[in-house]
Amino acid sequence: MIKSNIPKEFYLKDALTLAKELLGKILVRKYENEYIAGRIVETEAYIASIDKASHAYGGKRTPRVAPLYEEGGIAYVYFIYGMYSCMNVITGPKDDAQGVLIRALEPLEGKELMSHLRFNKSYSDLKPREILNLTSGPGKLCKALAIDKALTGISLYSDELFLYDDGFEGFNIISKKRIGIDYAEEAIDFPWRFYIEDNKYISKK
DNA sequence: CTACGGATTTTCT
DNA sequence: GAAAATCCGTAGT
Repeated sequence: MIKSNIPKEFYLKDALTLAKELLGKILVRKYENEYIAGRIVETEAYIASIDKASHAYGGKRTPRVAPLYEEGGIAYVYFIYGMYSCMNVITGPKDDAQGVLIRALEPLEGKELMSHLRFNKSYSDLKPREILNLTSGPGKLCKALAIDKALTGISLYSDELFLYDDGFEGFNIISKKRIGIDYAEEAIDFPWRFYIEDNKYISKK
């Protein structure tokens, strides 16, 4: 039985700070009484007050985006492109819509279960390409960890989904433009995507 | 290896 | 009715 060792204050900072500080932390999912875990290696920050790429830009409030307005420390999970789910870690104070999209993980535990959830076959039958594709994207990692919109709004101190800090450090952080936000005008150019240099599981260099 | 287009359905207008 | 914080297979280099 493990649980989160991250203090609540961690989540009350702004999303740009959290996007960097979340790198290296471990995302843990308990599913059907088994643990699936991966190290966060790529993130993107979204800050509604100044960011046309945010789902809550302009103060937009719809049922889907409601979790964005909550106090930091919960998950925001949405369904996109008719097929995929993506997960944010919500940050900052209540009514200030900020979040960090988890874009890629390095698989650590529960690889067999991940493999079945992603490709419906055993980890030992995966091709090298498939191993790298297990969690190297926001939609991929949600499928590998059985995360969907049923979990939106869930506490990151819950049994089912939480973060853990194992002290991993000493990596370089690269920042780049975010991906898939061609509609966001000047925000397209914000360097708000962060990843661990040279990690094999990032979605894109 | 890169480039491109199609898939598929929720969500909000 | 249109768009979407993506992914994958196929074709070409």
